[in-house]
Amino acid sequence: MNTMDMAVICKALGDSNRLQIVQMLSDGEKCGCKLLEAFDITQPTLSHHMKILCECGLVSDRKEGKWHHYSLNCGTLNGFKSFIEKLSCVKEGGCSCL
Amino acid sequence: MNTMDMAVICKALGDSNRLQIVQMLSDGEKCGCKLLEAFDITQPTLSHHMKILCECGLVSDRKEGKWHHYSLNCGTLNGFKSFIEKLSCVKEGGCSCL
DNA sequence: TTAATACATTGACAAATATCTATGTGTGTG
DNA sequence: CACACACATAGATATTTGTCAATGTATTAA
Repeated sequence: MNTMDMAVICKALGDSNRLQIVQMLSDGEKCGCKLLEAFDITQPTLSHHMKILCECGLVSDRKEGKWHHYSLNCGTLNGFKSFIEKLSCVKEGGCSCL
Repeated sequence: MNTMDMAVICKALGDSNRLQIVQMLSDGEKCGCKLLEAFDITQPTLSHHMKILCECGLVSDRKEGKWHHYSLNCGTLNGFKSFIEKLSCVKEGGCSCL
């Protein structure tokens, strides 16, 4: 996963509804209808958000009968965590501007 | 910092130019003109991106003469890291859909 | 088969965004 | 003072985005 992939993930998380969805999934797998109950948006809008979260690889979709069970994708999430963890604020490089 | 603040940070990182800027700052403080050299964008566009990064708290601006020295803000970065780190993909909650 | 539920797709639209050109504001230098 | 450099602001524009209403598809239940 390169920087571009990470930017796509960040963009996916850059909407408060989607970030809250991810937080809910962090607490365990949820189906779409349960997610829908938690937000003041219409079903097509939720579907749109889930598509974005799935397409960036952060969320997985397990279909079972009528229901779609959504959960966080460990591979992508761990890759993203690792990327963020590597960001550092301690180096004092000192830019030689001129 | 609440979920809304985190979404604003994610949105700021959701542009590949800005994410690359943050990666450069992770390597140490940089001035605007050095950053500008590294990207194929105009100076006003860089200024726009730096404003977004500063406004979400992720980047600090230290002015020194003509130059603006940009660096990652430890408080915000660590808060963000902590938030991302808490996301979990292991819980198998099992949604009781109906 | 008919109806209900869960979710996706389409099309529309207002708002936000990334980018540019042109111009303004400080700051240092000759 | 005049000029160059570093950066910000203003205005314009094409693109992207979040949202909705309407409709389609698949699955289960009656």
